[in-house]
Amino acid sequence: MQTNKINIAIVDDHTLFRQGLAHLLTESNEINVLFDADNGADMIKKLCGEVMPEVILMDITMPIMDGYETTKWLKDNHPEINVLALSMFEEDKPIIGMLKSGAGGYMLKQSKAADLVSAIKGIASQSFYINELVSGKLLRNIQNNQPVKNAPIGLNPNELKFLELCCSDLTYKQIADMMNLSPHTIDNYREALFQKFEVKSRTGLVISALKNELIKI
Amino acid sequence: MQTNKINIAIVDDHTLFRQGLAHLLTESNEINVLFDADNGADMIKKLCGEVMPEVILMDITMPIMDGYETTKWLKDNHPEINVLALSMFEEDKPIIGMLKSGAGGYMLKQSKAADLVSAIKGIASQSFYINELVSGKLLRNIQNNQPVKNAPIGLNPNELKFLELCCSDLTYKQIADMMNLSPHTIDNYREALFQKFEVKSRTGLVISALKNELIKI
DNA sequence: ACTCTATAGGGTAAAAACAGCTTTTTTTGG
DNA sequence: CCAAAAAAAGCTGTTTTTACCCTATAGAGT
Repeated sequence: MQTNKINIAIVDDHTLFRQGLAHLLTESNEINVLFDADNGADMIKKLCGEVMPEVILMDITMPIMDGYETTKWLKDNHPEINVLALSMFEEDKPIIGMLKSGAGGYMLKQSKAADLVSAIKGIASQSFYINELVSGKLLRNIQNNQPVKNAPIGLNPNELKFLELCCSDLTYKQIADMMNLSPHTIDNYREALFQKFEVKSRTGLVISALKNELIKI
Repeated sequence: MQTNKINIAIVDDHTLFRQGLAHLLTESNEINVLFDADNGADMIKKLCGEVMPEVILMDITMPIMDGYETTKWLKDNHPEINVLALSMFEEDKPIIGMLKSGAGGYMLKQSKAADLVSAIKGIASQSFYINELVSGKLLRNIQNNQPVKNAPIGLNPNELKFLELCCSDLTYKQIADMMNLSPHTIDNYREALFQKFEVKSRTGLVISALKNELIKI
């Protein structure tokens, strides 16, 4: 059968994963991978071709331009393109965050290839794909009606810098020196992030930030 | 050209990555993927076929049976099979550790597909594949002659359990309660792990353990 | 009997966590 | 343009947890 294939693109910073996925999906005969990109900025460069992808598979944590930002850019500049988020983790915040940024679905990288193909077909035809993972989060979000609790986490550049430096053996004093700020200011950042992530220790913060795909080690 | 293809197997717990890689390598026409497995135990089950892989691509951190253990098992039971370690991180300890366990090479998951194919061909013909990553570590290991410093890290079950519980918001007191041990014993574990990982803080320990692929979040 | 290891202990100094408040800078709306 | 408001940065504390000493005992194996 030779129906029209679905044109997609893949944005992920792990080359082997990205290219492997491209070949895997091409094999299905229903999907055509137009291009792949290393991060959001790379994707924008490659999006100038005459034929546009219908669906873009989007990693979240990436260097230079991450999944949240890239998805927002797509909604602003190419609202007809559907974004399917791909993540390693099933935390509330990145799921809600990617949906709010404009993604039409959210899949785990642990998924089976057949399920990913279904999701791509679903999102291409209906602009969204709601699996149990997403519907569960959405439902609980509505039931609990706790918009603050599951709000996606927004960090300013300094907080993000601090968070990255937290993933180390450095003391807060050393981090303060590196950021040319007073240890007291660093303590304010720490306090703010503890509240946003609902944690009580630096270790909890680091683990939570990793699971929420805000930083990478 | 229709020479004999190299038979390989892929052991990795991320389904999409594993299957994507399988298709990517099959495409090269020089490699035939016999099977793929979710972890070491799964691999052993699937290794009973009549035709054996010449090379096995091996992830390190996996549930049930990890890459170190699986590689050792292969060296004991099927020494003719070559293992190529695949990792996200280029830390000393997992590289030295996998080589000591019997791997013939070590590649980053960030590598390009062409380089991976070269490595597989190299390891199939010569039983090892030494790239700059590995040779650099080996050279420095010899030059510094610090066997202790770069020794692969071995943990007993209690230390590993403690390490996993460390990746959380729990205090050491709470961890002690959960493991039914005195806080002082927990402090001994902490001290031992700090030395093994050469760190000075719990956060440093957690990051180091993740980079050394001893735990997974 | 001796060594080795896992467990447990006491004590201390540093770092982290938490609270409440002031000053400076930036934003922004009249 | 100026002043109010908001945000960011900085300070003074206290309490809890962590990090790092050094010591002791019970059991396993030699």
